[in-house]
Amino acid sequence: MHETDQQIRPLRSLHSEAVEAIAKWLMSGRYNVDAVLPNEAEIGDELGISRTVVREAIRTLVAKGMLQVRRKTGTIVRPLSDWSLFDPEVLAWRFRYNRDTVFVDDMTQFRAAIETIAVEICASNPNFDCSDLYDACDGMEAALNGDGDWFTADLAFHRHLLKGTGNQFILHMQPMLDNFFDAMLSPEVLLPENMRITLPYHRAIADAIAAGDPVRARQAMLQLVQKGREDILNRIESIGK
Amino acid sequence: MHETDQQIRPLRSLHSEAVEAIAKWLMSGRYNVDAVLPNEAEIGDELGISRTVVREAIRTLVAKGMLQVRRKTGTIVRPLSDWSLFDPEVLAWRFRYNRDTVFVDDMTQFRAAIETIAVEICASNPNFDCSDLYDACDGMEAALNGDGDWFTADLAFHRHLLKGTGNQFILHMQPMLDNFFDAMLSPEVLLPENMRITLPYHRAIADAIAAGDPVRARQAMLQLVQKGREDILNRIESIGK
DNA sequence: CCCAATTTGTTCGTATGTATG
DNA sequence: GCATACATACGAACAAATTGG
Repeated sequence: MHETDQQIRPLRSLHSEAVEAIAKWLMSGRYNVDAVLPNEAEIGDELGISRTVVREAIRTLVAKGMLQVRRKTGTIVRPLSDWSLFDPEVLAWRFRYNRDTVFVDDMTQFRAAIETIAVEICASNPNFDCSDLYDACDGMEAALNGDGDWFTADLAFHRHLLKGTGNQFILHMQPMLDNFFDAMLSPEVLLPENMRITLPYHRAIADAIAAGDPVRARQAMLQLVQKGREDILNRIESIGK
Repeated sequence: MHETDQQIRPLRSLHSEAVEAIAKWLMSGRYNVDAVLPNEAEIGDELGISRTVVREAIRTLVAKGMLQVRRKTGTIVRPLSDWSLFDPEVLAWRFRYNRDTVFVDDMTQFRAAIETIAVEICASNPNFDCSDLYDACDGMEAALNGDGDWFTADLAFHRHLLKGTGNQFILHMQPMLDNFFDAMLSPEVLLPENMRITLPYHRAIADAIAAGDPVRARQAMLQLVQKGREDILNRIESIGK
């Protein structure tokens, strides 16, 4: 039986609740790599769900590379390197429950690399439409003047870059970009002075792409990325961790 | 009931067989994007398995972003953009059942980008150990002289580069690299003359990294990548597809 | 080598919930 | 509001594989 304290409506299925609960166990370190989870019946008892639901939840996490099941042995926690690191759920869980320094550093470096590549590809593509890019820049400028949201316009700019590559693997980085922006562009980093500095960088990127100059586009993106990295470092330093 | 013609032993579980079967449906185009699969009972009948196994298989594919389940409506096929494109199984399925041109092109471009980034990072890391790289080069040279396997040494070289970055997201590209090498470095491409040309490129990369010169390392990798791209194009042209 | 215990694998029957028309 | 067609969820039972004595 399922007992919820306030069951106005079952907002989410037992399945997703179970997946979330077990995922949280892994994030929180209750079970580390190579650790063996309780057997299916025991997990069911703890979560107050049937064995069927437990099994399906485990299948979900196995599919994401987080768990492995062996007969007789039970369910084992896989190392982080086997997880589906670009999976939207995995990303969200890590941001929410286990946002360590290495995770943030690696992602900062990686997304910088991807975006650098993206502008090169966009600039090399004669069919690329820059108008969305300039629209986003205008949106940022408007936000500086108190009209509209900077975050939205900034994110739109970077999304257009990924889309512009037309490469399915680069496009696949979108959830990562979204999570990154959402988590990293907090008010402490998004100071008006920072915005005023990065806006021309954004425009320089758009101009270089419009001119079909991959080298200049790449250099402009490197500047933007460098600035963003500094801001994050300053922020971490000022906050203390 | 499960009926196998030659069941010496149950090589694989019903679960993985069901996952594979349904995945193949999607790869082969039997069900396209937004198509609705038969209901659980019907799938079970067709595959000769119980509804429980069907449900667990579907959970696995939902976790990989390939399917979506809605009450009353049933099971729907998700667009390719939602699939876990770096998942080892998804990669293997696509290579095996649905290796279209766009897939290969996008991957060629993407892996080139990743490896270019990787050498830059390795060259910028003073602690990076180049000996593995040179060992791999020696292995390639030995293979040219009939001693050992070129493929193994070549793959080892590129694996070391990914590892050398120490970045979890770049390291996560390893399954993609493995599949790519396995599928693309077929005997038609791996002509001795091609090997003789690329060996010095590999050495140039190793030298640049050893010298701690990211710019030179990047340029050397671009040369190697360019050469590899030409070989694949020539091969496709000569084969006709 | 076999036996026994443990755990997942698999099936079936039944009941509930929920969106659609 | 009602019937329908699905997925959702439960519980009991047995099969199969692996481990350790």
